[in-house]
Amino acid sequence: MGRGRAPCCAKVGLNRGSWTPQEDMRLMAYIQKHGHSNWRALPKQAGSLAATASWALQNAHGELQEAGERIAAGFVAFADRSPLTCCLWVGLLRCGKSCRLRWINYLRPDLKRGNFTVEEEETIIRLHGMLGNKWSKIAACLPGRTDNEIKNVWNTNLKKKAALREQQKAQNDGAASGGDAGTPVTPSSSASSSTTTTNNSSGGSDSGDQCGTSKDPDVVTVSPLQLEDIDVSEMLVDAPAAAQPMLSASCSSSSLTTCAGGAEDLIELPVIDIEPDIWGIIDGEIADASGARLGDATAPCTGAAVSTSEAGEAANDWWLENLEKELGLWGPTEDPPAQTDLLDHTGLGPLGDSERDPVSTYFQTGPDNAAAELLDVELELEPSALLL
DNA sequence: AAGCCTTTCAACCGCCAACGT
DNA sequence: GACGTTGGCGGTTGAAAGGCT
Repeated sequence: MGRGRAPCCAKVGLNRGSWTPQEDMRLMAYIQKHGHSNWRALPKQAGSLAATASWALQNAHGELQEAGERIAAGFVAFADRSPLTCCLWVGLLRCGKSCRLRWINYLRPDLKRGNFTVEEEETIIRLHGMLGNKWSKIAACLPGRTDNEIKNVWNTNLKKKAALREQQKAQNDGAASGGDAGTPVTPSSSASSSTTTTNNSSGGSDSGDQCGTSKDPDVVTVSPLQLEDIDVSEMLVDAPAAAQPMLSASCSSSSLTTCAGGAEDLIELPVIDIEPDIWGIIDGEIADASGARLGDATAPCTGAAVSTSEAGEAANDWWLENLEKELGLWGPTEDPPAQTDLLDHTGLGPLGDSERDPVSTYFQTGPDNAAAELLDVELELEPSALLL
């Protein structure tokens, strides 16, 4: 079976590394508007977005033009190479894989934030004993937690905790059986014995072995210590129905696209009203850097420049409007009072710095609260808006 | 205060299987 | 059936944060 590999982002000149709040905002806005059901469909919108890049090339100067050139180059790559896995959204030069990961691991509104509870940790330890490094399956049992998060917490905390537990178990067993259960277990020496006897629970070097054993879903060595009331065989069946008992609360990252009946899977998102100013803010670096030059540029809609600052604002507005149209987000902002209310609702006041930007607000408030507070304004989802 | 070490975790890499043509 | 594309997954990495000396 062919397994073509998606080209590396770097090969197409896409962004890598940490996501900026601006990028988060764009991704959230996009998904809010269009959903995340089909990552592969996103590149198909390149044709529409290309218009903006074209405009940027023709009308912008300086850094803005550079951004346009980068975007345009991306579209050229698209045109020449067939649909890749790239999501070349305006100003969001990330590959689809990166977007998906960011969304699943960080931006999803149903994610829990904060430390793991004791119950969650116990669940992870128990499930890891049964399933090994099947992080996505473990995550399916912990609503609001991602496989990546669980993997991290296991490697940093729980692995040690589980190892310690194994030691204690071994000690207890040794004492109960008259002390002949292997070598006398001391806290310092038990680590090796525990890792060798329980290949699927918590050994420091278990990841490789785990991976090897878990390759075969039919072979699951369950540690007696952790054999409890969960039916592992059900969890090892990929059929969503089998996992339903464990997944009743919500979809995990791994099941995000397969659960809840499919139906395009437009999960409930906090409706965040994207006002033009926000785009201005998130484009701050570009606007700041090129605003003056934009004033000199004759943006199509602005006509004659009045003053440098005013013309710069007008040109920037035009640019932002164009951007939003391309993203399907644009609509005449006829209700600024509602948006003001929105901000007042959250007690944030005017947006202006990173602590008050929508992304920060989103997480400070918490997904659920944010959803409740931000749901005042309905944003229509119009698939037809994809093609402008 | 400065430098070093450790911990944490977001992001990337590469493989695999499912899917589409 | 062959092949390319895509999404998902687990392992790994490296930057940032925090702690220690």
